Amino acid sequence: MNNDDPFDLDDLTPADHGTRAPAAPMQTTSGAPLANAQSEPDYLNGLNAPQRDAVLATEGPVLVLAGAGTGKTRVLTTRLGHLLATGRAAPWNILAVTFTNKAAKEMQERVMKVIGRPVEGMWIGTFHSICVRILRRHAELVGLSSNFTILDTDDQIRLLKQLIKAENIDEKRWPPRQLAGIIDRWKNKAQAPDQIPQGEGYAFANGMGGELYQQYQDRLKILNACDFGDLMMHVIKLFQHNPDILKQYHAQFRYIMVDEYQDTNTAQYMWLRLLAQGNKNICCVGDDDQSIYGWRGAEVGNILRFNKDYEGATIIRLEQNYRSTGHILAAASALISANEDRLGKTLWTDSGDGTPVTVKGVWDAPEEARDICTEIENLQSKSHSLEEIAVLVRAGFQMRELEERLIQIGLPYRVIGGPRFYERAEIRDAMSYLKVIAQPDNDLAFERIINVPKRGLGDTTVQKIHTLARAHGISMTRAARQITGLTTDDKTYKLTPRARTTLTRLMDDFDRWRGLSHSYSHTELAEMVLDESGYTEMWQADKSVDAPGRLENLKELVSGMSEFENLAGFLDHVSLVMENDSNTSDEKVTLMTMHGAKGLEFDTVFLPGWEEGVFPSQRSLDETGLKGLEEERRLAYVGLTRAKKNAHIYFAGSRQVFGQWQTSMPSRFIEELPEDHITVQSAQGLYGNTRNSGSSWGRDTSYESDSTWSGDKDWTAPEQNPSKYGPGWKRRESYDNYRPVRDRGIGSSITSSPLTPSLGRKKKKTTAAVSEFAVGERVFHDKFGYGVVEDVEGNKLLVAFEKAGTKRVMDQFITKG
DNA sequence: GGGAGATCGGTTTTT
DNA sequence: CCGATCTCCC
Repeated sequence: MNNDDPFDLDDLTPADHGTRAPAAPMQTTSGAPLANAQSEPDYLNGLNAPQRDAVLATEGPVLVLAGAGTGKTRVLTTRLGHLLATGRAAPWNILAVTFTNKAAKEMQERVMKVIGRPVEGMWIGTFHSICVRILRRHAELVGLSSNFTILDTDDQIRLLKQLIKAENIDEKRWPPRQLAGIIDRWKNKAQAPDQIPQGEGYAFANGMGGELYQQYQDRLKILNACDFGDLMMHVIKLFQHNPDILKQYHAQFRYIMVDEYQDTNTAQYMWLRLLAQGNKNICCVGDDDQSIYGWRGAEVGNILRFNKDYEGATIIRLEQNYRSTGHILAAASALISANEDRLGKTLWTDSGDGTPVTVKGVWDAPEEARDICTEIENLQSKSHSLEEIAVLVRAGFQMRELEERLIQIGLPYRVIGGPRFYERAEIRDAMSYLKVIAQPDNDLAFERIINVPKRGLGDTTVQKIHTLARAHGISMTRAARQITGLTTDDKTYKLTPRARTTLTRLMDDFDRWRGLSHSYSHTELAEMVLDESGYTEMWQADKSVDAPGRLENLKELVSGMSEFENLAGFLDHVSLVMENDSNTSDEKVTLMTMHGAKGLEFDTVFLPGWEEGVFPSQRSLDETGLKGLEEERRLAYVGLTRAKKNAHIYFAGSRQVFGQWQTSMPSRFIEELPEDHITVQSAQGLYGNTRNSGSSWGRDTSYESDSTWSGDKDWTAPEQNPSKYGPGWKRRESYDNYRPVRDRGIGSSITSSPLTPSLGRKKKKTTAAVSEFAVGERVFHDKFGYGVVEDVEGNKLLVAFEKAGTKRVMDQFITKG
């Protein structure tokens, strides 16, 4: 921690603030003897001693250090159930905070299971959703009105862009995106514009950073809007300035529980401190070894410091792991022990050693992908469920190679991550229409759709409306209404007759829709609006490949709305819940980042790309040095501990980065794995095999120097792996009807065609007889016109179009020409 | 206002 | 090398 005391909670922070006394000894409660088994409630059955302690330690501050796979969620939910079942708390006396909506939902559901009946009234939610709930009640006290809107990142950036432009600052040199990042960082630390340090971000646009931040906040106030950071900050401010209100919440929230405490940022920490001052019944659950979000403001320090912040805290360690086998656990434990900044836990299991972690060196990324896929096919042939297999990468760019191979051999897979439902352009457009109806002064929403679909209201018109709005201090919708009625000849405001008619009609439409919103349900209204505004039509007319998918998404949006009582409720939900429940449950391999995998588990996990620069990521090292390295190592730990039975680590000798071949060294994390728990399989002639005669592989520190790795002479050509096109190939025919789906949640209707495999290696211009298209064949594409097939790769074709040039296209959009 | 070439940048992600 | 975004020109 660089900041010794960033948490000036002013006079509301009583005794515990400034307690810099030596840390209270970390006490690990031992399994306290309990009342006889008969009188014991069912929900305690099957808990191990520390788990039980954590459930029963209801009073005072408690930190539950829950290692990976130690039953954290079970403890959390059982504890909640226990509080309710024993009458210690009514549902509304409980505040349970999570980071994601998914976690909140799961918690809610599992508490019901614990106590066997539905529970209503608990305050279970994300930090942000709980803030919204509180803020809606007291909005006036922080200068908002209770129907404030919540901006997402896009809105935020558009607003900042306007401000930067208005200041005549070069957008190129000082991108709005960067400023958004800086402001977020300030907000993560709960620093208002008048509290920001002079250094770092302040320097944005030569010292304009602070000024722009202030302007941004001013604009938000006028817009009656908050960004995500504000939600936390406003509540903190509310509590700090209104002790009476804080007291009400103290009285209400008799028990506070926090999930993933290691991920809290400074603002969230302060927020919790304020709320926990009341009765000190705060129970934080987390794992310092799984803190992987430092880059977005999380402070591992919060969890490391818990017993200093909350005097007399009980610390309970959950160390019995129920997920992974012994070898995997030992490997992960050894790895993480290389970190300095940790409280320290020793995970153990009684489920046997299992199979050692494998570490495999391959020549390059394509081989890595081939090998992984071959292994997956082998597993599949032994009836290992694909649902229980995951490939976890450090960064998105590693996915392409894997995806290509998966498509090529027809293994069904799903990518987790990618653009989410509510972030898609069409959804945001549709939402903007609804927002303008429900929140007439929502300028950002209005600006987004004023000319979508194109209706001839371009920049000039918008600019005029803008100017009028500014001049009169009114919102843009109001200004738009006014401007159409102006009879002036003033060039600043005078619209072309055409624009005037169109704008009048648009404003009339909005008035009409607003009127109808009383007599129609919000779903009906949405349908009507999308239809009558010409928005649906716009996509129907669009010939591009993803237009049908977008229309599909719009339908999905409308049907999703029906779950909500009214439009306002729905809009709130969407601002906070940028998630989507994908319900495709076909057997698929999961492909995602290690970050995305936190909290999940799979029988078999593949971990490609363990190379210096990739993992640990060079950038992380450059930017945050040792701290960054330790976070990367925690990420490695997270990755490994996702595996229940098998973990396979890979590194490649060279890899294409931005189109350039680069040689790479195995990750230092590989060296840190204990020999006794790993099996090394390195290709003949590849590093390690030749150097260390296979014995002390991974112990040789010499490959920390470049020369060893890149300068190697006896690299023979990679052995042609006969199984490369093996099992998948044999199975080919039965897969002909299979459609691989790149599954990115609701409405990702980007479904590729029946598989058209290519024979032989990539780039080789041979085509299997089974392929629908052959190299050299003349084809037609709806958008690009006529062309000639140059290469076939699975269902992707490389086509040289006569007009459009050479492009990669999915064969489903191609017809024989 | 829209399409086409140039230009730039390129971890990780939730709310 | 690929894609997203921007600029320029019609």
